[in-house]
Amino acid sequence: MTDPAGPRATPTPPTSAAVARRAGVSRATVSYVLNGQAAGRVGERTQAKVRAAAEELGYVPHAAARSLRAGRGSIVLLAAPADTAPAFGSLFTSFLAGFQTALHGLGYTVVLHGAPAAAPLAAARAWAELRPAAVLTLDAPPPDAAAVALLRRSGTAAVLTHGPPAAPGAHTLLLDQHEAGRAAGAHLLARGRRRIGVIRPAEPGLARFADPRLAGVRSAAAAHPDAVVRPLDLALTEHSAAQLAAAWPDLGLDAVFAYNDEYAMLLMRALQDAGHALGTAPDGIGVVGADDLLLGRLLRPRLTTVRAEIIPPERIAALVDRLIRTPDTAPAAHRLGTFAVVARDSG
Amino acid sequence: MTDPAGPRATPTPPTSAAVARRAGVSRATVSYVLNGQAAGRVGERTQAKVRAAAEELGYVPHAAARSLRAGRGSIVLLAAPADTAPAFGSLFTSFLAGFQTALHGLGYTVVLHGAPAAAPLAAARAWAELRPAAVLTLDAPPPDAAAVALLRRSGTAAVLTHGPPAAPGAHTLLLDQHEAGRAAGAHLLARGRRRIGVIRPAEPGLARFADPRLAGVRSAAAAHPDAVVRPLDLALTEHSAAQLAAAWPDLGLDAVFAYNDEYAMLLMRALQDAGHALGTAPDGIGVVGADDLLLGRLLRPRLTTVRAEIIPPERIAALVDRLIRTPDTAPAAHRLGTFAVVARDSG
DNA sequence: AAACTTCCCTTACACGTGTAACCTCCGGCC
DNA sequence: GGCCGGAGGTTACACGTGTAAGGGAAGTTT
Repeated sequence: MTDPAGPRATPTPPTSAAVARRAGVSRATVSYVLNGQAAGRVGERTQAKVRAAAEELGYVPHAAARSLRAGRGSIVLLAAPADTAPAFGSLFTSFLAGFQTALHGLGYTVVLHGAPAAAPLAAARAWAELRPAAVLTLDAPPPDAAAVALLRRSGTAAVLTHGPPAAPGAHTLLLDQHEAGRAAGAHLLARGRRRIGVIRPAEPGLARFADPRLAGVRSAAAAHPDAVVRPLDLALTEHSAAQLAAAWPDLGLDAVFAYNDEYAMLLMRALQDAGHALGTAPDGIGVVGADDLLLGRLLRPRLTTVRAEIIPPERIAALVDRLIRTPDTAPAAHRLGTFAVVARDSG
Repeated sequence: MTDPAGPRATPTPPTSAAVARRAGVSRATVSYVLNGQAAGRVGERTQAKVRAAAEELGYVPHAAARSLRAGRGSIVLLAAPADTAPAFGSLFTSFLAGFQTALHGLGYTVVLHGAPAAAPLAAARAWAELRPAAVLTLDAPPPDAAAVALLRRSGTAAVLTHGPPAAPGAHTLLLDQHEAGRAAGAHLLARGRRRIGVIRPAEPGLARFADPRLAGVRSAAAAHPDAVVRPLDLALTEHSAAQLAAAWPDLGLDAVFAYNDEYAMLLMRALQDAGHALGTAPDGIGVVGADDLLLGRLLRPRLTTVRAEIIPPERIAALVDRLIRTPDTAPAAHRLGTFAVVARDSG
């Protein structure tokens, strides 16, 4: 095939064969040169010719063909269904950005796969098509044993789930929500509060975080025989908050752990509007949030909050990389971080 | 290390050849059956045997091999550098989730590629390796003409950038920030404000949104000869806000467009702490935010805000799909949405 | 009975890449 | 002169898949 004189766009992307033709060498030589394996095999002049030809043609290797040949894929699949991402909130966004960048630095490609929650096995099959080196799922429900087995059999080196260990064969990334509740509860109890409400968000998908937090508050309260812990339902709307505030006097509570700072802010506003005092004021209701958002510092009283000290995304990326390189590592739980109370004025 | 009870990685994942052997047929037959092309070619009994064998082996097709053979890839690459995602905030997260789900429904795979901002051409090369059907970049600076040409030549059917049209050959997704500023400015002017400050966030990456918004306020002010528009620098910290509030009396302003609701809340708190009145109070400073977050409704005075009415992610996904199917569509700008003022009490 | 059709399945090639193994000069050494 | 060895390449195969083309046997038409 001789090309006409005009510099028209090539209909098919340039391949390494095209580069080879143009440089007047074999395709193998092109491969060696462009992958840095040319030392002692290919002369300087030839290398220069190859590089020039590749540059002129705008050659870019074909990742699929490459990883097909190599046998090992280099993609890390992050499975987070559409309704999970908002639940994680801004923490998720910043984590995602850092994690993605770190993995990219290690040579991996991050693929988002927010399938609408399907049967675990069907989801696993869809993931396995990409032959990912690792699958990291923030999904609920987590993949079951059959799903993990399918992934492992199809070559996935590491399967990581989030939350309490679920499927055998899968590693676990653990951010112990129980501890968040325990820390908040202990803090309120230490300040003399004894009748504690715990917000359970109405939003779907948050229950698996909220329930262990509630249990954590209960376990903190176990040390105080006169302590009472009571779950409270709340949706992230003004209406829902107003309802809860209106019912407040009947609840007989003196403090509340508000799940996170946004719910806390919503609730504080509603309680204030209903005429209740907050924080250290006389008869003030104690409020503890979570996540340590900037807005919490702007509220009055300033919001006491439980902050997650998450290990940096680079370290999680390094962990994933390690698990990929040693595929037979026995499954274990890895702590993602710890919780600490940031004491301010609201509780 | 004890051997885990869970399944171990099989040395070689099952291929269609393995299925063929097990079913006692040729590999081609397997392919036809599993891809639904078996009507009239393969007998019912044979089909059943093939499906059973595939099921027993846990066979999953190899996406890379498939798309290599098919020639056309099915991935949509979303290029958003790490420092961009937080700038978009929660809007980005929810958009991302919806967009990803919609594209998945159309048969595409979304790959996140948050490369650290490199030279446009180098970034384009990295993207091209994946042979994406489409590249959608939220990056700054956007890919230049050479980068777009490289992508097109390597088979990318559609390149979409975000912001004002930049590179020839690329389609444009436009959310006219100028209009946001114009809407906010017009609103404040209609309420009698004449000396308007406009927050310019100190956070990197936001300038390309903030600058057109400032220009938009200016263009709204052009209709009022006595109007003054003044840019104000502000970082998202309490300290920065306190500084600005302290300097406020010297600025001689009666209103401020605060870039978004978070900056607005920060600034309102600082101004209140410095003893300034807000909103409709006597000598109250007018404040307009943007994004219409829940928190704005909880502030006192309630925050007036500029809301982006973004078209649903499904429609953007459909657009991308259409552009992929008709690769020679002339580049055009597509509006992502419009802005409207939600008038409350702060301005 | 020969030719044609239909059904069902197989053989053979292509996609783009990496790399082990081989091949060819060419100069040096016994 | 024959053997060795290294520098500088090339040939050949493998990865897993989709599909066009072929092919044989049984039934149907001429």
